[in-house]
Amino acid sequence: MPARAPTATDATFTQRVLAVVRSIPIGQVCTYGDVAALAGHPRAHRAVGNIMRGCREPGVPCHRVIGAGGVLGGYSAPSLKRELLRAEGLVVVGQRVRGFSSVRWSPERSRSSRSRRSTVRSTSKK
DNA sequence: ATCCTGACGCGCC
DNA sequence: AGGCGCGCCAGGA
Repeated sequence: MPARAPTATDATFTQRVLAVVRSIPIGQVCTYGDVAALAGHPRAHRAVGNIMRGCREPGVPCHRVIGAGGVLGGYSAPSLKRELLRAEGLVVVGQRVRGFSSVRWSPERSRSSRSRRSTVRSTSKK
């Protein structure tokens, strides 16, 4: 065991990041910065992006990880990402997610499990 | 061990 | 409304 560390599990940063992404429930999204913070490095958002880049394995909804502000950000296929998110009940307009703040996943939110009533106002408002 | 890259974030022009 | 640059971190060559 690794007696090092600041972290309980000595899993490497990548490992933790992947775990966090896997923890993102359907219908919700998370920003790279958030994932990094959840992984223990709020400033490693860049590294997170790099990790996602090589994350092509199932079980890791990398499409649920978007940029800050609700921007899809980069992706092998932006259109694909948009479809995937929409399929999860999210509303994506152009390159942005509608009600991003409402779908933004938080560890505490999952604690309550209550999605706090989606403040989603007519999403179809164009 | 060093250098470079890169699916980011945010401020500024 | 866009586009540009700097700062950040971890992983790979």
